[in-house]
Order: sequence, then C-alpha cells, then structure tokens
Amino acid sequence: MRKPSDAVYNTLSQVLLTGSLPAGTQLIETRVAAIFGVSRERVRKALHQLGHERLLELVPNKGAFVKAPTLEQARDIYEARRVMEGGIVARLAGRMSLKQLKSLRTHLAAEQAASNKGDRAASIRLSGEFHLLLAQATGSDAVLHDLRELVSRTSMLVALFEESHASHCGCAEHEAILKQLELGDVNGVLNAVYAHLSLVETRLQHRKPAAPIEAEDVLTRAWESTASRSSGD
Amino acid sequence: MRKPSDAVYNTLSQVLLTGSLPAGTQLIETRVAAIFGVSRERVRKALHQLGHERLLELVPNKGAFVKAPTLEQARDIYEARRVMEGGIVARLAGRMSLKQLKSLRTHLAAEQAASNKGDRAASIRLSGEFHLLLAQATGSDAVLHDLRELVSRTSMLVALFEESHASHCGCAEHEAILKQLELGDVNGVLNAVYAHLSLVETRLQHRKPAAPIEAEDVLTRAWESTASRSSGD
DNA sequence: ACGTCGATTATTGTGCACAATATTTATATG
DNA sequence: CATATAAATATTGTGCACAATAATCGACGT
Repeated sequence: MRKPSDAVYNTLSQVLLTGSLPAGTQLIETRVAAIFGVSRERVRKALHQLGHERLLELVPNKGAFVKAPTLEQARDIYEARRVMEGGIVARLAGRMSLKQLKSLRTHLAAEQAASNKGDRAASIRLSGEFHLLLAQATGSDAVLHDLRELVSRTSMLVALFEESHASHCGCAEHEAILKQLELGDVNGVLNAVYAHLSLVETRLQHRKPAAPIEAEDVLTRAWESTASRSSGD
Repeated sequence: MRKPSDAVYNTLSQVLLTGSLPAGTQLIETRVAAIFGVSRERVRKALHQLGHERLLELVPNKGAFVKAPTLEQARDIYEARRVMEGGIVARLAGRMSLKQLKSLRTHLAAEQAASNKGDRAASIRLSGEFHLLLAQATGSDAVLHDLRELVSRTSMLVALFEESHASHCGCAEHEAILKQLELGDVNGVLNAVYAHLSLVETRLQHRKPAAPIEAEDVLTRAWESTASRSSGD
C-alpha cells in the first residue's frame, strides 16, 4: 500500500494472502512477537491494520484470527468484482483514448507471451495487473484503490478454495473484453466481464480442511523469507 | 463502522464529515486528549483509524492533518461513484425482485414526503440512503462497504465545497433511476446515474477558505454534543 | 460421575514514561 | 540586517508494566 515499511505487516500479509495458515488460527501477539523478534506493540499494530483490511477477523478482547471465508463470502467478493469491474468498463466503453487502448494491447501481448512460454508466475501476475490497469484507466485513484483491495481478497480466496494455484485468467477472455472496449459496446463489454469473472468463480470449490502444519513454522519460514528482501514486492 | 464504541472516533468523524474544521489543521494528540478528557493513546488510535479511512492525512513523525481535498480529488471521488454506482445499477437492471423494487419505491415515497414537508435534514439523510439501498440490493456486503466509504467522503466534499448544505439529491433524478431499473434498460439506467451524479458534482465550487474559528472550540462543542447521545447514529 | 462454581493462567487492552524526530526560537557572525 | 547554526521546545513513536477480560483447570457438592 502506501508506506507500511513494516516488515511485520508485509510478512503477515504475505502469509495470509497465500493462505499458508489454516482458517480460524489465532495469531497471538506475544507468540508472533517472539518468533519475529520484535516488540509486541509492533505486531499489535500490524494485526490491527490487517484486521481493518479484512484479512484478519478482529474480536475484541479475544484476539486476531485468520479469516475463514465461507464459499458464500467468496461469492460475495466475486459479485463485488462483477459490480465494480462492470462499472469500470461500462464507464470506459467508448471513452478511452488511443493511447490507453494501445497500452492495454501491449499488456495483453505480454500476457499471451508469458502464457505461451509457460511462465506461470508471470502469467498470474500479469493477469491480475490487467484488471488493475482497467481500473487505472478510469483516472480515479479511489476506484483503483478499491479494486486493488478486492483483488487482494480474491487472491486469498483462490489460495483457499482452488485446487491448483494455476488459475490465471484466460487470455482469450481478456482479449474479448478489450475488443468490446474498442468497439465501445457497453452491453457487450459488460457481458464479457461478467462471463470472465463468473468463469473464474466457478473454479472455486472446497478444498482439504487443513494441512497439519505448525503455525509457528509457517511464520518463522515466512519471516526469514521476507526478511532477506527487505524491500517488499 | 462496525463497533468503534469509541466516542472519540465518533466525535472526530462527525467533525471531519461536517467540515467544521479548516483543511490542513493539525490534530495534536495531547491537545485533543486534553479537550476530550481522555488518554492520548485513545486519541491516537482514533486518529490512525481515521487516517486509514482517508479522512485524515497521516504524515509520519509529523502528525494528523485534516485532509484538504482539492477540486481535482473531488472529481476523483465523483468519478469513482459514477463507476461504482454505474456498476451497481448495470448489474441490477433486469435482475431485481419485485420485493426489492417495492422497497425502493417505498423509500422514494418517503423521500418525496420529506421533500414536500420541507424537512431538509430528513431529506438529505434519505437521499443518501437511497444510494446505499441500491448497493445493498446487489447482495454483496463488499459493495455496500465500499460505497458507504465513498458516500462518506462525498459528504465531506459537499461540506467543503458547497455553498449551502441544502444540496440533497433531487427526487426526480432518483425517480428516473428507479424507473429505468424497472424497465431493465442497462443503458438507460447508466445514463440516469451518470446524469444524476454529474449534476450533483457540478454544484461543487470553491468556498471561503476558512472561518476564523478556534479549532479547540469546535472540538469541545462537538464533544459535548456527541457525548450526550452516547450511541452514535 | 457430572455439573457448577471458584481460582489460576493466558491474552488482550491501556496508561505512562521515555526516546526519536521535527519545529521553533535564540544567537552569533559575515 | 540577513543568514546559518545551535539550543530549546513541541510533538509523535515505542517499549514496558500493569489492569481488564476471557479461557482453562481444579475442587467441591450433589
């Protein structure tokens, strides 16, 4: 986000987003502080921040628990994305500058290249960025901010509910969206977006309840992992 | 929001939203704490919360300042509302249950009644609620949450930029939106929403830089005002 | 043996004191 | 007199100790 500059926040955020921790796990301030070798207040602050960003469930006088999104809540998020991204493209259709369209085309080309090369990591990353680029094209920082939060939560969902993390958006679908955008067809682009997001959503399904992992191990590993590259991604 | 239960947060929030404080004013922790008669940490927490909600600008090692939205940023917010609310109604068009439509009609009637009676306060409140009802109709809590935040920021803007606070949305425009919604016409409802929000936006204009008020007075008054009705609205 | 109440422990919440940082004031010098 | 520099002041940031609250365990009575 803006300037967490806080390694604790970054690490915990990464852990949550990748779904490395079983849902419902309580993050105990003193424990985490001990593991990370920082003061409790530092952890406390990060925990509250993450709680406010809806990645943790914060229960007063009880503590911070990793949020266990039900499938119902997952549907909620995807519906929100349909609404918001639908709004974005509806607003964009017929209003985009040539430069913006060209920029999107370039990005899409990069996506396809990565997909063809079989570079899965890049493919996933670029797929996500496509949606954010759309948001950015509206010129509204607020829109970009909100969608970014939604995408964050989505990535948490796929970590929880999807069999293989392979799921990146299909290039063809992005292609379809872009084409409708160029045509300036509001209804067409809306349908393209709805279809795309719904398709991603249908891939969700309940997965194994949990791996019998030790929470402490996960945290230590994550800490050592993110501590080295002190500058977040 | 959910359960601040914190009177400090409520009071400050109200002060910010009503624009009772000149933009750029620094909220000094110890001062506010003294005025409110609470500990500094309490104030501190509230300040950070408000900062995260974009109502205050939080500068590290410098303090919390009431955000001074430029007209450009105001446009940003309104564009965000066009995008998001456009997305909402586009998604809703042709999908709403009779019950939902009826509920909206009822609300609109209440709006008109308040408008006819000249009850300005109720009129403003109901106008705002209309938009939130639309968001709620999507069934997505995330959508409702995001729009609520946007509406919050909007009310701050009208406090800052609008001559008279009289501006509530015109009932006729809401009526138009609802009608298009009943017809299920996507393009029609989009235009209605865009027109409505743009109309509200055009009323914005720079107002007097500031009343030469004492910040302390404003805070004391607000505190005493909200302290009595301990349950925030 | 089982449930209930009380004590112990664990965990979060808060106030306080001090450290770090920025801002202002005073001062000396060209 | 203007300006750079340093001391003084004001403000935010952080760790620590203790208070408040919830969870756990054990003892006691029925």
